[in-house]
Amino acid sequence: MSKNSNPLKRSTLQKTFLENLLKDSRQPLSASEILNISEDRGVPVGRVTVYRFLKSQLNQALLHKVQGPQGEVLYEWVGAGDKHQHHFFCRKCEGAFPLNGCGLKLAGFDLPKGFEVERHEIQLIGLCGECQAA
Amino acid sequence: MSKNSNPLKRSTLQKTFLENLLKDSRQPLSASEILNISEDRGVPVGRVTVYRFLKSQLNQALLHKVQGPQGEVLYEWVGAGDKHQHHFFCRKCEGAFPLNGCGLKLAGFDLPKGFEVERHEIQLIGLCGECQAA
DNA sequence: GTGTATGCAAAGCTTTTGCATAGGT
DNA sequence: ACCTATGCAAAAGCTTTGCATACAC
Repeated sequence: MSKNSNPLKRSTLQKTFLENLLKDSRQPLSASEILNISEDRGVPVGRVTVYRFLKSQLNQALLHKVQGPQGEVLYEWVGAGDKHQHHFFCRKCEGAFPLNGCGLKLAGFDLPKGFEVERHEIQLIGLCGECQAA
Repeated sequence: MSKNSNPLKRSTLQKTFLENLLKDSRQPLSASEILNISEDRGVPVGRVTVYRFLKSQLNQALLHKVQGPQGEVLYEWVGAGDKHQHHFFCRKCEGAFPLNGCGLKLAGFDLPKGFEVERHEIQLIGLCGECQAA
């Protein structure tokens, strides 16, 4: 399928940095944000390397693509564990806030016969505390 | 903000067609799909017009951007009514299936104080009945 | 007739690919 | 030394913008 879907075989500064960056971020990040942060921290990571890393991790399902409130593509670390995480997006300040818990009740859907749900995504959109108060 | 966020002032073949197309589709569509369908039906709609129409409707909140299972940007008509609709995406045949009902229970989230949810998106991903059986 | 909506061409982004080189093992 | 991972440059999408024309009113 893709040339870069294979597992990573060598440990490099770039991969280690990118993996930690995504793991430690409590927010999903866009490719450009990742690039900017890398530059800010003085880590030499090229645009291409970021995209290759993201694709490779996506193919191993260690990463999720999620959609921001304006439709931007964001990447979110999910790791090996099965715990999933959802986010609240503020439409005013455009912040993404991680949420604890999950409000999905599959029974609420009228799911056609034979359909099997493997995973799900939920995005809540509205106003965060600060923007609400302002 | 944008030059084309203003309401549509004149009724044209293109806008009427696009609006009906989206209203009648039970699936969210991508910009390219819209273009292809228009061409198939012999309706003269340019690429630019499609994008301008989508943007205009998005700004009036008559349309939603939603994310397909591979991260594609899809557009879904929501109309003036408040009824919302979620979808099941089959990861094998890549079909999008509209779902009845909504399994969201806000109480399941540990929502920070002062946060107000205005809308939400849910995507279920898995195998549809046919792909499951195959 | 007036002025909005359209379409083309071109620009702007984001993401991918080809190829040579650096660097991990 | 071998061969993967990186980075540049360029290509390939997708989406937006500038400008002249068509067409709804």
